[in-house]
Amino acid sequence: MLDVVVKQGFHDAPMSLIAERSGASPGVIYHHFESKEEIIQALYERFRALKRASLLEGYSPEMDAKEAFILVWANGYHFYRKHLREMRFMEQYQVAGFVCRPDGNSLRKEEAEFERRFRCQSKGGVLNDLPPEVIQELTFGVVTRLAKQPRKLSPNILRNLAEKMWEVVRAVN
Amino acid sequence: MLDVVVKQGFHDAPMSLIAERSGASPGVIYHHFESKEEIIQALYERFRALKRASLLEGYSPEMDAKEAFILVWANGYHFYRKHLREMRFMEQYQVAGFVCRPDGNSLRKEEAEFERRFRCQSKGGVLNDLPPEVIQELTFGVVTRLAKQPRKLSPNILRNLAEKMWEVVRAVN
Amino acid sequence: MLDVVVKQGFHDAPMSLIAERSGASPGVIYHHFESKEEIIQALYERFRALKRASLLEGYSPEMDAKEAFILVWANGYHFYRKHLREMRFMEQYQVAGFVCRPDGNSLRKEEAEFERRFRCQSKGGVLNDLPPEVIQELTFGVVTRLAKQPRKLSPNILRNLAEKMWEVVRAVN
Amino acid sequence: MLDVVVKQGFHDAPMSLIAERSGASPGVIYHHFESKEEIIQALYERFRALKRASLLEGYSPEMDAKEAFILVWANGYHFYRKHLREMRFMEQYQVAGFVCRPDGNSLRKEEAEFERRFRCQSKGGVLNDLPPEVIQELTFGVVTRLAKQPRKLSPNILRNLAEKMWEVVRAVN
DNA sequence: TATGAATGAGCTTTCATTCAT
DNA sequence: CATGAATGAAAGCTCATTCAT
Repeated sequence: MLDVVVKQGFHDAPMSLIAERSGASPGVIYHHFESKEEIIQALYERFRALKRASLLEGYSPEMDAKEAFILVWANGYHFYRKHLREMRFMEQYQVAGFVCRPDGNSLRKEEAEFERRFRCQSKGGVLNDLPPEVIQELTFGVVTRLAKQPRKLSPNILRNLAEKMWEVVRAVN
Repeated sequence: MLDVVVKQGFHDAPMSLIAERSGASPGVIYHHFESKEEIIQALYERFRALKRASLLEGYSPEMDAKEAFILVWANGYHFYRKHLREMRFMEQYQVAGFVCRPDGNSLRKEEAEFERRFRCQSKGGVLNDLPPEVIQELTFGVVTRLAKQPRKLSPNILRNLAEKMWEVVRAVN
Repeated sequence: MLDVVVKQGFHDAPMSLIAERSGASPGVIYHHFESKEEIIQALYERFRALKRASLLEGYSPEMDAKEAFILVWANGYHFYRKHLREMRFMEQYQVAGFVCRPDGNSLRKEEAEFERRFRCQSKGGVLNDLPPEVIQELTFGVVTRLAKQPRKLSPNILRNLAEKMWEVVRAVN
Repeated sequence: MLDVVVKQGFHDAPMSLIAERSGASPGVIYHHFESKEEIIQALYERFRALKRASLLEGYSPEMDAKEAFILVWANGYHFYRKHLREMRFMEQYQVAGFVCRPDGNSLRKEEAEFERRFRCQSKGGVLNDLPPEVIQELTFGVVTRLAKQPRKLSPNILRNLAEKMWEVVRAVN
């Protein structure tokens, strides 16, 4: 039922169409969700969870910080390219002024460790002291936007960019 | 009539409300525009023109490339922060899958010169050979997103970032 | 299952709620009743039977006509006040234009006797010759409406009223 | 637009039907009323006003109390019989648990005078000290119910009944 | 028999657009 | 040109009823 909403356009996704494509009747849908908005919320949260699970694939705390950064960068890029439709949906969700309620699920151990490590220097992390939202933009923000472009970037360019951005955000010794 | 659509949410912006806030009657609006979509298009194009006019403010071909880059970067940042509502609108426009028809208006001389100068090296410009959409993302893309953040960045940080991104995109001799 | 429909509002009494409150599943309900309307009918008839049984409590053919009238009047008042929810339901039933099918159950002996006695004079009864529906209104109708009022009437007033109404409907020798 | 809702059954009066019968489109109706409930409210209030205006027709303070009572009684009877459909509607309205908001319109002089006169004795009126809701029931209540009966009552019977009920509610010198 | 998810026609309401004035 | 009431297709949602388990 997730992919269903994704296939359509969110606005201009009448419930009747959603129902039809999902092979369900309008009635059942309201048996499972309170309202159209709830479907959207559920969809959003499900995808957010999937994303979180994917970004750290292959990461281990033993890795060198730079290599870890590049790995997650590449993970992000490939994840987004594999889920373009879902991304489109996420964007609409955020842009349309939905209140993204905070991610309730507690972080898994590994994630928590990663978070702690990739903080700014003054909080004991490996990044420099740019405001966190700027860091966020320069890393995930950039990767996200690049992934949306029609042309797929070669591994070379991708790694190259990752290294450059690493230089921008890493702590200066 | 521009600001009108901007104030609302685009979807969830019924024509009746648009009419009311613009002080016009639904009738007149349809004298000037064929449809709701046309209003949106007009709005979009008007803002795009405004943006283009603003970005190059203070630029002259005599400037050093790096300083020119930093100037335009800062111009962008401040322009976007001054027009947050309009930005919100632009985002919705793009995200909602509108076909942004190419900017018909011919470039002014100054703009054309700028375009020519800030190309990749292999086409005679001052930038390196990353794919153009990547360059675009690393410059205007990043600035746009930073401008959206609630916290205003200090001139220091802004210049600092500009310099770093300049290193990322400039031609390596 | 009776009280269930009564508790709700009849309209705005979705079957799903009825099922839930009655502790049954929608499925079983349709094992016992053909349709929602049938439940309502059943409910109506059950209450009508209960009412008939209650009105004549304490009555015996030996009683003086006036005393009998007063007894039944008081019986009615107290019965209705004890079953306000059900009354609300009955009202809705009648007002909503349901066809109250005639009471199939044959009258018990006692009831038949009462009916025969409390007829208009010209048919051998103790009442005057006002049209029967008028008599009905002036007796049960009035009592019913009085019982619906929030304030409970004192036995004194009640008896007083009964006596007055008796004067209105009794045969004038 | 009033009669329209009246013609249907209130529940089981889909807006689509209301619209069709009123010769309007569903759209316009919502141009004039906020919701279906508001239509019902408006209808209710309009009819209530009409009723109030009719009951006192022909009444003047100079009349003898008894004759006034009989006049109003007959007025009520005839008014109700002329507006059976509307009555059906009013009944449904009250029975369905709508909150009848108090009649905002200030009373006309004549009405106020009537109200003052037809009070219980202890408040300076011409009626006895039965609880007001009981009086109400014995007068308007009874008349209303009688008017609903299929058979029309002759002026004779009507006047006769009025006189009898007058005896029931009038102050005992 | 009992369950409760599934059905789908139909409800109230919205809103882009039109058109008589 | 301007108005704003009118239109009506379509949206989101409900609920009496069915049916696989």
